[in-house]
This record gives sequence, C-alpha cells and structure tokens, in this order.
Amino acid sequence: VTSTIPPATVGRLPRYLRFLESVPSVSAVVSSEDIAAGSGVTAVQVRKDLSHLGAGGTRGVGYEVGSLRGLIARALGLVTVLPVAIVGAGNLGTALAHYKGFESRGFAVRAMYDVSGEKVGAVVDGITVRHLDALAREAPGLGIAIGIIATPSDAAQLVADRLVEAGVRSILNFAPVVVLVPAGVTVRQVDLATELQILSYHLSHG
Amino acid sequence: VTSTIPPATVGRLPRYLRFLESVPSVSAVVSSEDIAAGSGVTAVQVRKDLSHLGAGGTRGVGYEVGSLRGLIARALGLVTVLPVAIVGAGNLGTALAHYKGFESRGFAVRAMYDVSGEKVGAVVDGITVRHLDALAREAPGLGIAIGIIATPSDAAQLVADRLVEAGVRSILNFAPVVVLVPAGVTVRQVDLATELQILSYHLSHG
DNA sequence: TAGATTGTTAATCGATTAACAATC
DNA sequence: TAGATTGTTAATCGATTAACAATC
Repeated sequence: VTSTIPPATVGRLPRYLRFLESVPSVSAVVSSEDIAAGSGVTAVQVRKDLSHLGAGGTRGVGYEVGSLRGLIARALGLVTVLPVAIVGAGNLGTALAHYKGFESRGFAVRAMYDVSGEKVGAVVDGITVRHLDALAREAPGLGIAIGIIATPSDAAQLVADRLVEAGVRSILNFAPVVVLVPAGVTVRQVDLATELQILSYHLSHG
Repeated sequence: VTSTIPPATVGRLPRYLRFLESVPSVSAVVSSEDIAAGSGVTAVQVRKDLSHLGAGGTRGVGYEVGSLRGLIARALGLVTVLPVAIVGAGNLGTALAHYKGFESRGFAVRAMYDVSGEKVGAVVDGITVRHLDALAREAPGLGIAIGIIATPSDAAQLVADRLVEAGVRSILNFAPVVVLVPAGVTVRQVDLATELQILSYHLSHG
C-alpha cells in the first residue's frame, strides 16, 4: 500500500530481483547495464523502473546489490514466506509441488488438494493430498495466501470459487479457461498451449 | 508472412481460438460480446483484433464460429501439427510430456532429451528419453519446430545453444534465466515464481 | 578534471477506449 | 422499420525511448 507502481514495471521487478539474487556479493555494485543484460531488458528501462521505487543509485557508480534486493522485495510484498496451496494433484500439480524454484523466491507449498479418491491421501514432496472439501476449513489456519489451479478446465471455476470461499485472494490458474472471481481477488493465468501458439505465429511470420 | 498483426493482438488470438474451440457447433454464430466473455477481454478489443485479421463478421449478427476458427488458426500458423522437443526429463519436463492440453491445440511432443544417465532411456508417455548429444542429429529428421527448456537454470544457455544448432527457431524457456540466441530465433520465457511474485505485489497493495 | 552513470523531462510510439457510422 | 452488432476513425491513455542535465 505504498505508492503505486505501473503494471509493466511490476512485471519486470521479479526479473531484476532474480538477477540480483544471482550476484554473489551483497555488497557488490551493479550498473543499470548489468541489470539489463541479466534480465533481458534495456538499461534505460531498468533505470526508469527503479526510479519508480525510489532506488537510490549513485551516479557514475551504480546500484548497491543488497539494498536494491531489499527494496524490490519489499515493493513486491515479499517480506515473509507466502504459503501456497495447489489444487489438482495430477502431473502438473505434482511437478509444481516438487518445483525447487519457489522456495528460494519467497513461497512455500503448504497444502495440496484433489477430489479423486486415488489421489487424496497420497504424499507429494512431504505434503499429504487432502480432499478439496477440506480447503475452506484448513486454508485460514495455514495462512494460505496464494492458490494454484492445476486441474482440468472443467473444474477450474469450481476450484476458484472454493479458493475464494477459503479467503484466498490471489490465484494462479493453469487451466486454459477464464475463471470469474469477485472484485478484490486477483487471477493470473498461465496457458502453456497459448505460449506455444504465440511461438507458432513467429515461426510462420518473420 | 501475411500482413503483420500487432503483438498485443497476437497474444490474445490463442484465447479467442480456445473459446471458439469450446463452442459445440461449427456453424454457430457468436457475437464479439460472447467471445469477450469467454476470453476475459472487452468486446471492443475483440472486434479491433478481429478486424486486423480481416474477419468478416456480419453486422447485427456476429461471427461464424467455423470460419473464424480457421482464420485465427491460419494467422497463428497452426496449419499442421507442430512437433515439439522437451529438454529436461525432471518433474516439469515429465509433466509437460504428459500434458493433455498440447495435442488438441496443434502440438505434439515428439522427443525428450536429458543428460542424466538415470533419465536417458526412460520412457515417458511413450517417448524414450534420449541423450542431449543426439538432439542436433535427430531434430531435423523429426521436424522439431519448437524446443522447450525444462532444465535447471545453469543448463539453460547450453540447451538453447544446442536447440539453435539443431535448427530449432522457437524456444519456450521455463528456466528462470535469460538465454541469448541469434537473430531469427524467438524465445519466450515462462517463469513460475515470477507469476507468484506479481500476485504477491497485488496482495500487498490494493 | 574526465569518465561513467543515474535520473528526469520531453518526445514518440503503440495500445486501448470512445464515439459513431454502416448495415444486416 | 427497429434492434443488434460490426467496423472504422478519432481521442485518450500508458509505456517506451530519446535527450540531456546532474553528479559521483
């Protein structure tokens, strides 16, 4: 609830942060050129974005890695580890539960849900898959901040409803359908086939 | 290599197509409002995008589902099934190989590669995992059009180099690092932790 | 001082939205 | 004809880029 940051900038901050985390020394100094090369954007873009945060770089020198990390992490609200629940214990949900890249970047998968009798009770990466019906009851106690939908498309809206009911206000939806949520709830969609289709466009043109 | 379509429009066409595929009847007629509701954009946006394609809607009536599907599919270059190779047979690569959503949308996973002795030789969804060294030799024969990088970050650039060497001109990169490729090769990046961090921003603001 | 680099202001560009004419 | 809906042109908005001043 600090000053507002343009959406396009918000989308790039995680990439800057990831690059900064890869710099070995916290006390190192990096230029906007360095950050740009490590994040795949232009240096001017980086400076513009960082100026929105009030990042105090030093002219002629650059930005101090440690303080910049802290500033971006705070801007993104990454102050504590955020508990995540995955709904859908199929291939994708299971792969996400195993995914090593979440922990180091501020997230912890704390619960998994499914409706299939075969899957409920299974243990995935130390987490016991629970029945979806238990979600609304358990999520508040676990402090679930983000829900991931990794179910078939036809279950996605139901799952979204259940997540909202459980008080979850951020949803990452891997099912290729639009889910409707009340105001105040944010949904981001990742559609894998869409990504391939965009690549297909570039293959056939240019 | 038809007339050029704005990038923002290209990014939405797959969503329109997905909605149109969900309409049971090929001969049905849908309005821009219908498409908008099914794809999570505004109706004006839909009409503007479709006008870029020269989609012949009928005033007072709408768009014919079958011909619109064909038009969008052609614009995206989805005329034949595109063969895909997945590099990295870990949890994510395996989940992608199993993923049901590719086939119906124009793609077929035709090969998997890894470097680990444990994984090479394994069979995933009917595909035998091969050693990465075989990629450049095999990809042309298989007609691989798109390569998916599902390896740890530190292998991503090497894999990208190998894919390029194998003649692959479209890459979908799941590793959270920037990979550099020569001009003429397109890379799209999907970073799962980035998606969560953007959600985190919205949680802490607004 | 000279070189490097940030940070701001203005200009450009592209994308979205508004308004409305066209027409089934 | 009246109602619905497309499709285009103009206006607005936001994001990127250019230019350059500031300063370490």
